[in-house]
Amino acid sequence: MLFTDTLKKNYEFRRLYARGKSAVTPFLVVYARLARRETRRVGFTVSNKLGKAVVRNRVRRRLREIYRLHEAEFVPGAELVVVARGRAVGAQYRQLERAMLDACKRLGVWRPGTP
RNA sequence: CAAGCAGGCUGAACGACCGCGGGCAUGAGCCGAAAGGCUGUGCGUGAGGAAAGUCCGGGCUCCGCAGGGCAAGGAUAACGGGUAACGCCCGCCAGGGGUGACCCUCGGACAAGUGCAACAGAGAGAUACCGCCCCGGCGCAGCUGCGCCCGGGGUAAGGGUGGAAAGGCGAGGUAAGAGCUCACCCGCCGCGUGGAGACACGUCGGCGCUGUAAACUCUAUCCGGAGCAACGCCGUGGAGGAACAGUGAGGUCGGCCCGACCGUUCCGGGGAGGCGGCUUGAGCCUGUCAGCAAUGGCAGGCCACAGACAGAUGGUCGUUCAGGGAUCUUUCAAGGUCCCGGACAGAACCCGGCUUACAGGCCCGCUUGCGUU
RNA sequence: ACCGGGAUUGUGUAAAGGUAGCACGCCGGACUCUGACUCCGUCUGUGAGGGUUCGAAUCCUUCUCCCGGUG
Repeated sequence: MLFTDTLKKNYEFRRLYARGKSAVTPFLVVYARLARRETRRVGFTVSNKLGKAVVRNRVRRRLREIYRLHEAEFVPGAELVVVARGRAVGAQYRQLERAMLDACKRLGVWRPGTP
């Protein structure tokens, strides 16, 4: 993913939970903040309460694919953490996409149509 | 043809666009003194039969340990073989089930000792409640019989209880009975024959012993502990130690002055982090030999058979192939159209098993029944 | 990765292999003009499958779910 790093360390996640703003939908929660840097950073969390390994992997792959297809429309310097909720397991791809973009728009990190 | 039994294999295919991890190459670009790194490009590659549960057994690494024995704790349990090893696998024995193919069984010892066996029942490792029989006493009738809220003794045949009542059944025997005796049968011990063995068969002899060890226990065999977050290497800062230097120089902040702050180098342990461990192995394929088989020997070939570390196979679709439903044509078979729609499930150090989950499809062998020749 | 604990009626909990109780609650009845309190009575259960045993909540085994610990 061009101009994007993944969040890896646990303290990076905890910093967003503590300092970032959040937006909630029935399918997922997005935490976000803006950093003074050119690259965007993103992390995905799928708890083991959501299901078995196959189910969790599928949810995470779809969330990552949604981000990848809309990557250029995100604000540079954004840091995101996307946390899947229980309803995301049986959701359609289009439902997840709409939920994630809507949450990011409310947080001001997504500007549609301005790559 | 129908019903069934057992074993093995497989785990939808092809394509379009956009993406991901690892490897190799690179006379491409950028960074770097270099080693190399990042990006790009090209080639090839990338989940399973259970990858799962983590229930056993190993490899590997570190810790402990002279060698041996005993105790504690844990595990296993007919017999023979296979294996690196196993609690696994194969064969076989015994018992049980099925017409049969075949299937099931935590299958040592209660005849070493201890414990437990509720309720019911007279009595649960022995017992005398009813009953039966004998003797005595009393009463009635009369030379023997009948009766008793009577006493003493014998008995385990009959009654009923129980999961289980002390071998079974028949005959003899007896006052009534009893393996008390005998024939047949059953079980255990011993002996003989066969077998590698568990065992099987025979019976001359002895004995008749309840069940329970997934109760304590006994017998035989095995087991040091921990786990790749093991372990090894590198290791900014901070803290510690040593050596050296000492009021001027140097460094940081700052456009500059003023001003403010700061000793330098080395050492060992090592938190964060990084790298290795990491994928070639009790390996896979083919043939052949030994064996009923599990499996093993030999010969040839192969490296295609993942190596991530917030963790790579996805997203959006199309066509076909299975499958299901509705409807139409039709006597049925079969065909057309539309819709739905793809089992269980995702490697995390690696192997051998076990257990559990699973839509379907295919192959081989066998049994029983029916029909035809 | 390694390792514990647990599951009993709607809830909380007992039960040495031998009839599964107790408290609260629910429901019904009594008391009351009605309700509350009180009293009486009833219903409801061993997480699932298999095994050992004459007999299993208890013993053995395979699963399911929940809670927790260490690094």
